[in-house]
Amino acid sequence: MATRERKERERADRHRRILAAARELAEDQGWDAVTTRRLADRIEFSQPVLYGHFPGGKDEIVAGVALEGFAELATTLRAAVDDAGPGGAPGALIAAYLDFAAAHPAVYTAMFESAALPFAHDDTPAPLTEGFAVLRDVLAPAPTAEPGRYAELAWATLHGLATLARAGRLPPDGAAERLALAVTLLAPE
Amino acid sequence: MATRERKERERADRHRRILAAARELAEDQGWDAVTTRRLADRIEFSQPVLYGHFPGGKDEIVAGVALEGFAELATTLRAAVDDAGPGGAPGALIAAYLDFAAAHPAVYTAMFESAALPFAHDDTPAPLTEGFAVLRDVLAPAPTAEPGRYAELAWATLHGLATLARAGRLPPDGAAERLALAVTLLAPE
DNA sequence: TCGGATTTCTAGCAGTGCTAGAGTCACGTC
DNA sequence: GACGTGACTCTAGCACTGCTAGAAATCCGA
Repeated sequence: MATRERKERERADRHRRILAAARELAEDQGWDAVTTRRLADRIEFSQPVLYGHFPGGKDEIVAGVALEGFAELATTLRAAVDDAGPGGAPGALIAAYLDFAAAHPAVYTAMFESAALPFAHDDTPAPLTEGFAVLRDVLAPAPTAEPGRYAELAWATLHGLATLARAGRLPPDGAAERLALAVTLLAPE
Repeated sequence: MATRERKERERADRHRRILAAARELAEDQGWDAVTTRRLADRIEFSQPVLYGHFPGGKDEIVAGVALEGFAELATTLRAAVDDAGPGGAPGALIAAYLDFAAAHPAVYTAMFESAALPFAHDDTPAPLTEGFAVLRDVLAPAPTAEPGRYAELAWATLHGLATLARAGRLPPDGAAERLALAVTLLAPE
């Protein structure tokens, strides 16, 4: 009776621990260091157990980390906007986005490079669209054009900044200046 | 005497063929399909020969493809700007950049994700800075701020658009609209 | 034609993702 | 309480990866 519940609890717990181990290992030593053997070691089970939780194998585990990342990003952005005054929302949003990417580079990588998540489709999971919704609400100005298109462009700018910065493609000392410039460009006046 | 020259020619040719094989295979079946064994097969030599040309192994081969890509991108951008009228240069530049990324996704990936090339440093190879120079010359408006910072931001926008589009993160039917919007945003009036 | 140097190949290492089949354990039933 | 059943986990192994040591072959100049 209660055994079934306990087992389900244990199973859910293990599921979380796999994702947490993958994320931790990736942030610590990069995604190359995330191997099924190491993950199995960390959760103290053998390799095949991973496939009971993620039939899609390693790719599905990375996608799981990415999905968590999207949810986290959405709440982070929402919180930043809510905390800022009405005028400061765009700036707070932009800063929060770039901060998130800089603080969790491995998760951000999983979100946009490794994972094959359904995007811009009807069956896109909710967490994947929420972050974008915040962007559209805060950054899209009324007169310009379709707010969706404008938000896509703003998102691309932020994503490009995050990606280039992480890859060491932009001089680090110009970060603050770029942030200010991004605000004036994406949220004028 | 002439033997030495012939050998050097053969060696240079093989060098090119390795890079060409890697690029072709990557564009055809993705970078995952680019293995040292398959490359050796294509050039009709054994694996260790690859390491005679690229001591750094696979990473150095990918970096080689990326370097070629940067040179190609720079000349493509320069040509697009030269062909356009003075007023149309920004639009032509932006379109050419996005076209390049869309036409050679694997090369573009190597340029910005796989390869560990020295960037934003003093010893950055010339091809890596040329493309950026074109961007700065054409897009940076005089009054705004430091032209370098502005060009970085513009580059980030283009890179973000290219990356998100390739990953299927942006609805494909909005591409033209996004292009127009990017032009008005990055090169106003 | 031969000695020596260079080039190239064969064979193998440690590590990867993933899986078949064996083994173990707890459960519900007699 | 003993037993068959089912779910679960592990061991062992596959085919593949990047890479390299040492053997083999090749070519050059004398």
